[in-house]
Amino acid sequence: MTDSTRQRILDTAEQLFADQGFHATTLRQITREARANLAAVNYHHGSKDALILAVFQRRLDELNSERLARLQSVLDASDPPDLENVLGAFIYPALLLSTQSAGDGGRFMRLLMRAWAEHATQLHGTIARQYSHVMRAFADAVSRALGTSPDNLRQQLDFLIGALTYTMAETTDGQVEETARALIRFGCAGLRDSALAEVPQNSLKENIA
Amino acid sequence: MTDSTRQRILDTAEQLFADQGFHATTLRQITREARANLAAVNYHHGSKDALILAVFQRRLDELNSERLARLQSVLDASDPPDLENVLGAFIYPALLLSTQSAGDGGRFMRLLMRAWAEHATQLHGTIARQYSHVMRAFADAVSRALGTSPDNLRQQLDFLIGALTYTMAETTDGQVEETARALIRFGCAGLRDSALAEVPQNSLKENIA
DNA sequence: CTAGGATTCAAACAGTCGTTTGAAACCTTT
DNA sequence: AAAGGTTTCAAACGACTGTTTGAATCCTAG
Repeated sequence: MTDSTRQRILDTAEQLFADQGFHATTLRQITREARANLAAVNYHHGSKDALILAVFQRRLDELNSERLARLQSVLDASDPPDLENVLGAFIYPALLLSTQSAGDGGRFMRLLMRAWAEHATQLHGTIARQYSHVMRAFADAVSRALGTSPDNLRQQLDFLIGALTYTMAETTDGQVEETARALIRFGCAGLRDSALAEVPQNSLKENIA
Repeated sequence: MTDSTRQRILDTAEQLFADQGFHATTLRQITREARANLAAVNYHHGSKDALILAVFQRRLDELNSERLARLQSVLDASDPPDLENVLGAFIYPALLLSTQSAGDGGRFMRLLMRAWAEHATQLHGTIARQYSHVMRAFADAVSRALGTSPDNLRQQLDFLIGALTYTMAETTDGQVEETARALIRFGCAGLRDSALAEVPQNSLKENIA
């Protein structure tokens, strides 16, 4: 492994970004804590912005592929897929990602919130592109579980994402398991009830045109 | 009005903070756009950090008092308060706050997310202190609407806050009204269903001890 | 009208930032 | 062992940051 410093930089950068924010975190701070030279970041990653992107790429790839794998096995289990399991496939990987990185629980979730809040053009675009995939797959799965059209579903899924991100950001200990169960229950009820609110006047809008 | 510049600084600072973040926004940028001298920020607000706090204080006071006022009238309307109305009292002021500041819709919500993500000790503490008030009042109201204990309710309310903040942050146009209605419906269903999940083994934990 | 506090202003302060550079050190391959 | 590419290192670069200062200006109260 030639790039042990490359990895070390990535790890400590993720930690510091989550704890202090992107702008507040210094390259000098990162390299000092990673026992690397100041120039190492520019040498291995090109620039600070590229480093930020790299930190996200690594975790989002991991998170989303895990989500899609779980979703697939849920879809294989039963043809009208079980709604609780679909939401579990979405929520659990996020929770596991938060806990497996040792120490602070909601670190990566805080990082996600940060990235989303920073609204940096490049970063936001990258994340959205990585997510559109997954979101469409889950929207389809949820709509089939509910027996409704996937059209007005993205909004409810956004509710779920917001709730997930927000609560995970400050879930510290082993209480994450319980939080996930509560969130799944909460989200399933919301989705099922919202599905009943369809049909009224939407028929002339999308079902025909 | 002696402090027209003080107000102008507050306004443009809020806008720039929301669009670019706290660290990324320069005092020179703020003062230039507010047609004020660079030293005006330090003169009127003391420091950049104090300015950030002032920006939040102003909006949070507005938001929370509006929420509590609406909650009171909901509580006056019927003794077991209506759950939909309770949630509406929580959600609508946030949405109105987002739209009334001209132009960009979710500006202040983005600001809130930012502040929350920045996790700055002082800022986070101030916001939490401002909210604990309101959260307790709404937790009580919701628990009475549901007929359950307010103990394990904070978690579900956090779900709601997360969903509200996340979706409002990118709700741009007049679609906020519809979003609010969908969110209320979503949240009510989640809360009602979660209320059914209580009672099992909690009796020996809090009800007696 | 004028004294005196409040406000604005241009200029400079010390400090930190991300990035670049060119030489040293390391490691593999011939 | 020598060559050549990869990685580390100390040092410096220019640019930008928040804050301070002291004089100029404004505004109001006596």
